[in-house]
Amino acid sequence: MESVLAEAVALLDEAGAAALTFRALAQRLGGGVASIYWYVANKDELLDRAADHAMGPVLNDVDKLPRSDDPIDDLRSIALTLFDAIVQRPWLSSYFMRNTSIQTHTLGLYEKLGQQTLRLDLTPSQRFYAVSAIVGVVVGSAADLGQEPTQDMLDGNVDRDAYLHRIAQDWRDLDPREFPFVHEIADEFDGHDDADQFRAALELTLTGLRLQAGA
Amino acid sequence: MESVLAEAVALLDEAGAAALTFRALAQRLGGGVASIYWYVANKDELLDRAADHAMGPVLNDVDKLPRSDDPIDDLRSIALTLFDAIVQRPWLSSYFMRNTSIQTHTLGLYEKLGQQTLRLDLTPSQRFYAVSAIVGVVVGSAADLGQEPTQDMLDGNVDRDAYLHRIAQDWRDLDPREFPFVHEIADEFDGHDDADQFRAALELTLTGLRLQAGA
DNA sequence: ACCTGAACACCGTTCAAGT
DNA sequence: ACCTGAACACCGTTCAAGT
Repeated sequence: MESVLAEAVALLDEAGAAALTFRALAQRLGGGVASIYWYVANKDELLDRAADHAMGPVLNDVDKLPRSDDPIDDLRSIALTLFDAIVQRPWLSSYFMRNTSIQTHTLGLYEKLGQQTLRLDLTPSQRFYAVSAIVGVVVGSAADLGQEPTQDMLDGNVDRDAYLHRIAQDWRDLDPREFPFVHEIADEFDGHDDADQFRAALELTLTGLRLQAGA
Repeated sequence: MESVLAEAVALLDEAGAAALTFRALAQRLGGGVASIYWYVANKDELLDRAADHAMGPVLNDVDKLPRSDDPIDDLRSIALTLFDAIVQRPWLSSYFMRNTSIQTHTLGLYEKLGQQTLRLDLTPSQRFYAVSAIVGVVVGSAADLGQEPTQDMLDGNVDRDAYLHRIAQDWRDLDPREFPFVHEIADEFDGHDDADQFRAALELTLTGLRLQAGA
């Protein structure tokens, strides 16, 4: 079981989500395709478990994070750690932190986030929404990362800067009276840093939360 | 082309993302499988275009939204309209508002959101991040919706309440000293409304934005 | 309890050929 | 410009049979 998940993660790291097939995995394990079905009911569960396997070290990193006396600061640190995990493993984006019945590390991460909200003056309902919101920011940014041409970039066909530049140029070519906003932010989009974008979104949510908690 | 997308959307509406195959689509169009490749380069593009096709009416709905004198209120209205679109078409979640080169309606929706930020006292960079953050909240919530057992629910195997209840019960069975947060919010999770969860997350972001704009 | 080979019922994509 | 049939190279999943 352990080695099945380890090889699955290795395969995903090396060549992305499309590379994880039962046949490729079986070959790496030196066995038959059907063997994998003894450990896992179907491909969805395989991906859920592989994603959670990759989250083990992340939960560890979060545990080692220094705890400050501002719970909002701690929420920020945890969220940034989660974001880093996705940057390093883009294939996580689709199976990231869903299905807490199977993903035990994910449940642990919810708990870590939630414990910070316990230090804030909020109702249980507000705490539930707060953690959902923060995870939502991470997942939303992950989806944004996944939308960039990661595969083409791995293949060396396109580099990210050229890709962003091409889109920004399309935007600049639009009628500025019909698209005043897109026009205004074309320069911002061109060469933007995903991490900055994530941090900005996270900051808005954390500010809202701080205000709600009166902290 | 128009009818290809219309039938693709119909197929997606009737039976979900897994049902959209080139063979099923060709059969509905009364033609051969390969014909579709004249309109579309591959399946990814088909899904991108189908999603954008479904976004046409949404852009229209947004256009008809009454404009208030508070841009934050208008951002909220637009975001809620986007959320509604995903609730009605869960298959949108994976291809929702990505790839503005192909999805022209998506670009229009970015523009609508962005125009509201033009009414706020923000830098271009802040405006870019603000719209990303709002779209992120919608996409993050969409991912959350998609994680629930939609297919099983369509098949009538599981109903949502029973599903949530089962998870909440798992949470209540955990050691409350190791999982104080998960324990605290089990009741909130049980039977929670996705729309409430979305609105709460959106509100945190909008509050943060209002503060940033000094409005 | 764990693994296998071989088959089944699908996929997306291509291509030479048609009108 | 638009469409086709037929093939290619894959998939996930099942199952009877093995140890």
